[in-house]
Order: sequence, then structure tokens, then C-alpha cells
Amino acid sequence: MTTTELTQTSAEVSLSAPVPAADALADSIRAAGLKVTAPRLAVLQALADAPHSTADRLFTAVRADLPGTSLQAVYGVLAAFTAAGLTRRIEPAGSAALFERRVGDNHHHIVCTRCGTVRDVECAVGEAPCLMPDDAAGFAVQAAEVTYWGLCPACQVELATTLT
Amino acid sequence: MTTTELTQTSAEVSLSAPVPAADALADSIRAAGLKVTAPRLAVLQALADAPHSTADRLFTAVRADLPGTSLQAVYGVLAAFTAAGLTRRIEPAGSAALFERRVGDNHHHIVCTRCGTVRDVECAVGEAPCLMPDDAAGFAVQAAEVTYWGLCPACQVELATTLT
DNA sequence: CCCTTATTTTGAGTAATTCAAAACAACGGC
DNA sequence: GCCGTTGTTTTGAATTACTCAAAATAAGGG
Repeated sequence: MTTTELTQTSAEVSLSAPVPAADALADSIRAAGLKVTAPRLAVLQALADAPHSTADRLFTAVRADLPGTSLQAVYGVLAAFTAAGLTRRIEPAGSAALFERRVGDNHHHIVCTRCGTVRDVECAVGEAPCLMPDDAAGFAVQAAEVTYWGLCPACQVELATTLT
Repeated sequence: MTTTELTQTSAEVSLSAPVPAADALADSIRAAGLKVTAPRLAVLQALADAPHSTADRLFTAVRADLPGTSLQAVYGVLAAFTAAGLTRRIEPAGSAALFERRVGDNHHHIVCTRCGTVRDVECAVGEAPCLMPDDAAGFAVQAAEVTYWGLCPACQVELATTLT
């Protein structure tokens, strides 16, 4: 009944406990009230390996394991995950939508103005909205999203080298 | 040689001073090192009338005065303006790019999660970057962009009415 | 094991934006 | 005041990211 043929490198879990890593993913999908499917597992795994990925990037990663998967399936999986709160979707200006598993902790992002690399930045306040405008013009503020822009370490080095 | 036929409602400026409104726009375009053209004047005027407009919205507004104008011209004008620092381009998630004339004062925006309306929000600090992350992961931070999300006054009223 | 319902595939369509070549117009100099 | 250079706009097409819909398929409760 076990579906995996992967050679287990570490201690074999005998009795009732199933293979941990893969099932942790399955559990979180189930916990979100969604059916567990191969594309969903693959997308979630790919997202664990490469956070801040575009749908297209995840599609490429998923194809390695699951060649039959369609790009639309990846979009569908991501839409379902995001609606269920399993993933978060961010959309930095000039970029396609990016997805990440870190969710519910109201962290922010820093984007490289040169290469587009994205890193997480901790939110000092922690709770959303972490910032309140002085004058919200009558809006009922629900969230504050902060995007930092700057040069990533690699691009700083490259620029310094080029400018010499 | 005066190009305007608009009736002047307030005090007429006699001597050397030129017609203020129209020429103020032309001057700012010239000051940015760009040639003054009809499409550019029209776009800048439309942007003064309706800040936070999409290219398409500006295109519609410009067409009223200048029927021959193409959408690509509007995109071109906006690209030139933005490169020259005459306008700023913002891109809230889920929206097409929006443009505004307010520039260089590092203010922020609040977007209605229901209808998409955008309002300016003053930045308490004023200078960019107005916020520094605790741990910038080695990035050289250039700017911090804050987007608030919430319900605009009109949508609050509509929701309250509907829910009754 | 079957049935219901959610999910994925297949195929097509759309919105926003960009690219490129040719026609045109601003504006500094003559 | 006209002219040529150079920047701008038009015209026409392509591209990217994403969404929609119908038919095929598979998950998981009973």
C-alpha cells in the first residue's frame, strides 16, 4: 500500500508512523480542507525548496517529478492553497506573482532592484496591521504591506567590480 | 501667441507672467528635459485631474481633447515621465500600473480591498527609506514602500447596508 | 468497491504591456 | 522665419502572465 519507492537514507520508520517529510506536507494540505493529490504535494514541496517562486518556476520544478502536470494545474493548486491560507501570494512591482509557504506571521520582503531576488524581512511589530497611517482618509485599515527595495549582496559585489 | 481661450475666473495676470495653468505643465515637462508635445500636456493634465489612474484611463481622458492619440503614445509618455522623475508608477497587487504626479515626497498608499480605490497616505518620516528593516539580509536598502489595505469609506457604508 | 464531488487536463481567450519600423513634429541654429 | 536633427508618435504586431470553461479523471467517505 506504500506508494514510495525512494530508498530511505535515514532510520526506517517501522510500525504505525508513516514516512515523515512527505506526510507532513500531505497533512497540511488535508488540514486546510483540501484533497491530497500528487500535483499539490509536488507544488508544496517545490515551494519548500524554493520560496518566492513564480507559478512558472514551480511548474518547471513540478515537471521534474510529475511530467504530466499542466501549468494550469499549478495555477489551480496555488489558487486553492492561497484561498485556504496554506500559501501567500505577493506581487512586487515589475514581477510576476510570487508564492511562499510562510503565512500568518505578517513578515515583509526586500527585493533586489537589479536582479529581482526576494528575501524575507522580519516584521518588528509582529501583528497585522503592523503600521497605522496617521490619517487613513476614513479607510478601515486591515493590513500594512511593506516592500523594501535595495541591492542584494551579490549585486553590490558585481556593481563594485564593474565600476572599477 | 496665447494658446488658451479659457475664460479666466480669477485675477487676470497682466504684464510678463504667462497663462499659469497650461504653461505650468509645459514648464515642468521642459524642466525634465523633455520636448513639450500635445499628448504629453494632455496626459499630465489628465493626471492632475485624476491621480492614481491607469494608462488606459488616461488614454480615455486624453482622447477627449486629442482624438488622434494612440494608447501606445500614452504608454510612451508615461514611460518618459517616469524615467524623468515627473511621475511615479505604483503597482498595487491585483491592479494595473497606476500613475501619479506627486513625486519625491515618499508618501504611501492605501488601497480599498473591495473597490480598488487608492488614496495617498502621508509618510511620517518624509525621506526614503522611511523604514529600515532590523535585518536587511545584507541588502543595501534604497527605499521602503508601504501599502495599506482596507475598506474605503464608501465600501464600509455599502457593506453595512447590505449586511442588514 | 462505488459514488459523489473536487481536481486536473485540454484548449482557448484576455488584459496589460512591450517591441519595432516608419511617419511626423519640436525646437535650436542659421 | 525656415530647416535639419533628434526625439516623439503612429501603426501594427507580439509577448507575458493569467483566467475561463468543458470534459476527463481521481480522492476519499460510505
